[in-house]
Amino acid sequence: MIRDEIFNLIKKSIKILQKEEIFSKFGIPEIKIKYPKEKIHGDYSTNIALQIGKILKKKSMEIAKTLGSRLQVLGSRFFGKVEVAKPGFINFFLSKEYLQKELLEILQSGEKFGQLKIGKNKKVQVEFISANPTGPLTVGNARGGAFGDVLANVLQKAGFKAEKAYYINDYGMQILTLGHSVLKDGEAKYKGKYIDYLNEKIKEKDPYKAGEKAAKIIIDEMIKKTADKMGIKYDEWISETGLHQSSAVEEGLELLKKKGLIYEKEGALWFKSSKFGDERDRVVVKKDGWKTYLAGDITLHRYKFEKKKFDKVINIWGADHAGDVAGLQAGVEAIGHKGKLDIILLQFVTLFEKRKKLRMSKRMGTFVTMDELLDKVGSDATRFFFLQRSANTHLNFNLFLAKEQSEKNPVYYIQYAHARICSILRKVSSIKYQVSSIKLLKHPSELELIKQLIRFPEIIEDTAKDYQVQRIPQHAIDLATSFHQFYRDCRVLTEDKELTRARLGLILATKIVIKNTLSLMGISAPEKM
RNA sequence: GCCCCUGUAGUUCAAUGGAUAGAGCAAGAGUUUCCUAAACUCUAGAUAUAGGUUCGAAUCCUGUCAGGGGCACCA
Repeated sequence: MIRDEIFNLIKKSIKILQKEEIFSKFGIPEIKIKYPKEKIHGDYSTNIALQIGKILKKKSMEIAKTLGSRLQVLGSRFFGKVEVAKPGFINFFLSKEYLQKELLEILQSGEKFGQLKIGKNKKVQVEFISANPTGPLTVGNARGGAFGDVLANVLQKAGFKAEKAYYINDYGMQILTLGHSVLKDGEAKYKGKYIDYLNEKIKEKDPYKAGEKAAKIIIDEMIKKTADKMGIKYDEWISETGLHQSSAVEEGLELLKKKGLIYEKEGALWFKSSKFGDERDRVVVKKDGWKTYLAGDITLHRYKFEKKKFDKVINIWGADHAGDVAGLQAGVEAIGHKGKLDIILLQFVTLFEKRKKLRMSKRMGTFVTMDELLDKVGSDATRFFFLQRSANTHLNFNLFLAKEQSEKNPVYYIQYAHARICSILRKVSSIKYQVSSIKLLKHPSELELIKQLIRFPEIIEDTAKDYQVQRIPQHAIDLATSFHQFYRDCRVLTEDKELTRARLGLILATKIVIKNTLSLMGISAPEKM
């Protein structure tokens, strides 16, 4: 990746300049390399001279000039030019020879382009959706589904062994409540058609057992099917009841007891989570003998880290569980796996109907199902819609406008670029791109397109590090834009055979990357539209 | 009351402390004898508010206002 090359060049240049005593000794600050917003500021840019200026208390502009000219020399095989700008930025402009060379790399790598090794084959699990099995998945769950699925895909691409998991909370009070609802007795709370269906189907009289049966049906006949409809393939479905039936939860509690982290108060057993930064201690066994959700969750994570040997676990939770983060993190630390768990909170999807805000609630029956959304706008548009938003966005969703908006979803813009390429390729089955012709690519639109292509691995790397998945659709749009502009400016099929061969190479590489990025997002890449 | 998240264009959202704050949709104007016009080009339009830190703040800190979510021996 060119960004790594620039990084190393900067480091090397500073060290040389220090050795030559042109710069005095100092610890090198963090080297940040970014994509400038304006093209006149180059393809990559760094503010390192501004930082050094601060440390040395010298003029940043002077440092930038000294460093810049050294980088120009050392990086001549990458850069057309290196410029220094205003307060002390150093701007890098990639040479067309370098871009042409990189294009050939993409063509050689094919589908493997963008496959990184930064994960070093470490095992990671992403757990997402994990909605209670008390009803169908909702629109809010679709957000978690898109986010988690794509994050796991990205980690895979970055070189982790990434797995996807759904934790089924089929134990505890909500199962009892579900049972009562199914039996339609005095303590019923959930309502809806699916409850009517379960009521007819389940003959069990004991409310808890009825609830367990109902949960199983909900998972098998509703949740799994909906996830499937969205193209999510889980590696593992873990049952909370399963954990309780084995002795795993008991063993987990025993372990905490041995460490002196469990005490009794008012008939219940408490875990001293406050010892690990939690604001209060948490109950793990209630006075009625039932274990709490946290007891099961700590056990679950022991299973993930010790039995399944995950080096890292990432949980995608709804913002309503923000208050539980500290408790679980304390538990994970207590069992000796500090730092291996990341929890990402997704802010809520607020449902609007016309102008009115609706609180989504299974109990109130005021929710829109994920199925309904998928049937109405399709998986591709649904995924893209949610992926574009960062985890912290409180997003507003208007089902009333969903259909209309989905027809204008940018996902089609990207798919259209792919279809256009396929359309050209269908016409030229006999002609192939040629390595020697690639040097003919020098039109600004051609070079701009290559620049977008080579960013792809960098986008993967950044996203695998900070989990900001909205970067993927963002880049896909930028890439499609560059392609559509190229399409306007440069005809692929012309009388000039050499140029045709060169441009075929370019669109083939573009096809590879677009298909790659769409597949990362779990979105189809149609050949015709 | 305490804790978490948010406030950016008419609207839905972007923007690792950087340079002239970007897109889509909506609004207005244009582009096709030529590989798919689901495209391209142009116009208009925004950092809630008051301070502070910094060479530089949408971004960091404090206050105010507004919104979402928590504060269980529910999960």
